[in-house]
Amino acid sequence: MLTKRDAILDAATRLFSKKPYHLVAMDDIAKKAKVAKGTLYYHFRSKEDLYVALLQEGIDNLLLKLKTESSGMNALENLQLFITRLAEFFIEKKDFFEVLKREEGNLFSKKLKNCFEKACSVKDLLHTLLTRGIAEGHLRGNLDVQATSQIILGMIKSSVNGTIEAKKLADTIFDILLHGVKA
Amino acid sequence: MLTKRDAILDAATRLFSKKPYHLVAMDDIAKKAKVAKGTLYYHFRSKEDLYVALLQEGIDNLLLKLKTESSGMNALENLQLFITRLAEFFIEKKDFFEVLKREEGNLFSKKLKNCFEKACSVKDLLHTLLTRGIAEGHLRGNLDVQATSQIILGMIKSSVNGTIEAKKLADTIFDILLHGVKA
DNA sequence: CTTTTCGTACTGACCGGTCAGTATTATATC
DNA sequence: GATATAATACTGACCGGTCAGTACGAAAAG
Repeated sequence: MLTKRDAILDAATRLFSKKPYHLVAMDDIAKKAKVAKGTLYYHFRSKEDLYVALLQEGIDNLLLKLKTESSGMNALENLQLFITRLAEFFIEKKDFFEVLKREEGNLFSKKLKNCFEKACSVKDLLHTLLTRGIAEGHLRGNLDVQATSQIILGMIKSSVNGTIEAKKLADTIFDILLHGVKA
Repeated sequence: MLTKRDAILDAATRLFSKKPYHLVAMDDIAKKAKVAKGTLYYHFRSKEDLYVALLQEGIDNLLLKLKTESSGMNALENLQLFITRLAEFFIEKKDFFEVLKREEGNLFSKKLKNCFEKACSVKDLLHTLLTRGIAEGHLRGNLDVQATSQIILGMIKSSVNGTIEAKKLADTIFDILLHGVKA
């Protein structure tokens, strides 16, 4: 059985994935989590704190998943693994990803900004991966690593928008990255 | 000189580009537009109406820009033009794009959803473009057009996130699309 | 005189946050 | 093992601030 705290975060995630921050009332969260409103404030100092905790823990989970061993692979294989894992994560935790994606453009508070610096390390991971790929000679030397990592993340993020399954998207992304679109 | 109505929409755009919907008060908009609060309600039925009008007109502008003549070009050149124009639009109307991007994940009302179906025609344009490219033999026949157009839009959207200039991003995007990342 | 704009005051729903009290579980005392 | 004490977890009615929207008279604008 879930602890109350986890039940709260879970309910909140589902609600925040459907509506933006200010349209989700603490009463709604309490109701969905089958918990009294006061309990929310027992576990979290404020609505914002709850929200940040939710993002924080989700991001931590993601980083954990992305960092697990990938030894004995060249940069290309690593890149494919990275993309696939990200896609997997987004299927598994679709609601969380929805929240993450929505939040990214907002960041209207200090606490949230701090929290998101961590998320940027996803980008850093990719950055490192690409740099290594160039050094190893598997990737073109004239790639702008900064721009490219940003673009690849953009490609992956697009996966949640549409109606296409994430697996197919991961494959297509990798395919385009490898061969381009030209005939 | 701007009409009052335009001044209002302009002020609102700038405010909504910095903060999400519910953190922008009608009083703020009135103040920034140097207009009495009542004037807002003279031109727009409600806050939501104002917001929708703002998005509506912005999207109309964008579509107008994307649709202008591109005759005598093959699909690849057209694709490049498409990407460049989108990037240009986002530099020119950065504030509006910020609002657009933030809104995309939200859509918490009927009116907004209607408004956004129009925005989807940006995707349709790209879809058509790719299909034609394949027919003409400039693009690989085994591309999943649906997935690919979604991915390309994702690439372009990534341009606003980061610190990189949009022009460089547009170039990098087109480059990756043409040649892939492999050495 | 009709339309548009202004300024200011006002209303009321809604929602984040509080708090006094209750339930539950753990720990000590006889 | 029964009883008292403490610590923690939880409850929900209530309060106070905020803000969309209204009211209205005056006054520019055309």
